[in-house]
Amino acid sequence: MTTREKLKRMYDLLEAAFGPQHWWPGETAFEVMVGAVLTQNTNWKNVEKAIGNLKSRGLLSPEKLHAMRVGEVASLIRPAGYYNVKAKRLKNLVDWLVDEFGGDVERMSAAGLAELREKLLAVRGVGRETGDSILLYAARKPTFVVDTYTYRVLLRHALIDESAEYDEIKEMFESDLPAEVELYGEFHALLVRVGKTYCRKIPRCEECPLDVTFEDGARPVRDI
DNA sequence: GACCAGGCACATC
DNA sequence: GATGTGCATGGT
Repeated sequence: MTTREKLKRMYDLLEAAFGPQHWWPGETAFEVMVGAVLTQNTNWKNVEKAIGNLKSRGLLSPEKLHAMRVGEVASLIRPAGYYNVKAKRLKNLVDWLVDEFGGDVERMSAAGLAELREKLLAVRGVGRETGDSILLYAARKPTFVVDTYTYRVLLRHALIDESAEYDEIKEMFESDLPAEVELYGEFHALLVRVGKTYCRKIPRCEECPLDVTFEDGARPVRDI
């Protein structure tokens, strides 16, 4: 089986097992951007609480956040953890959005993928995963998102080795799949879903819908 | 009480 | 370029 065939098979099995994931959770593209920063190394449930704090006070907008002090933001996003760091990162992102695009996510999304990615990654606090999440799920650009779950699932199925890096993994998906926003978004969401549930400990891994996918694929030899 | 969760920047070598 | 460290809450 080629890598391309394995990825296709993986997608088909995940889709059959779990169905549409309706990602990214969030009512607006701006909320997606905020969530992308707040979920860094953090459980999504905690992020929901933090976003809820902003939303219930009517502060979940570029204009409102732009006008707030970092300290105020920090106190509201506490449940998301790393709140001092994330308050700065969120402000950096919002200030950038206001400066570059007048706080208009639609205008931001009109920019070209390569150019926009470069600009996003220049914002302090926006790394590759956060940037790609914003590009894919907020700006609707066909760019693949790699996260710890992606890494784990691929490692489990011997599509990468332990030393594989972000860009290498991203490139693997993008060179083997058609550049479609819906496909990329759904695939990534499904990888998170399966990774969360089955991919951590060997006993669960063996119940995974992907476990029998590849005749030449590695069975797990240890916990990740 | 330990471990984990949809990273990132920065220091140091 | 590779490796180590700080950041923090809330659920299991």
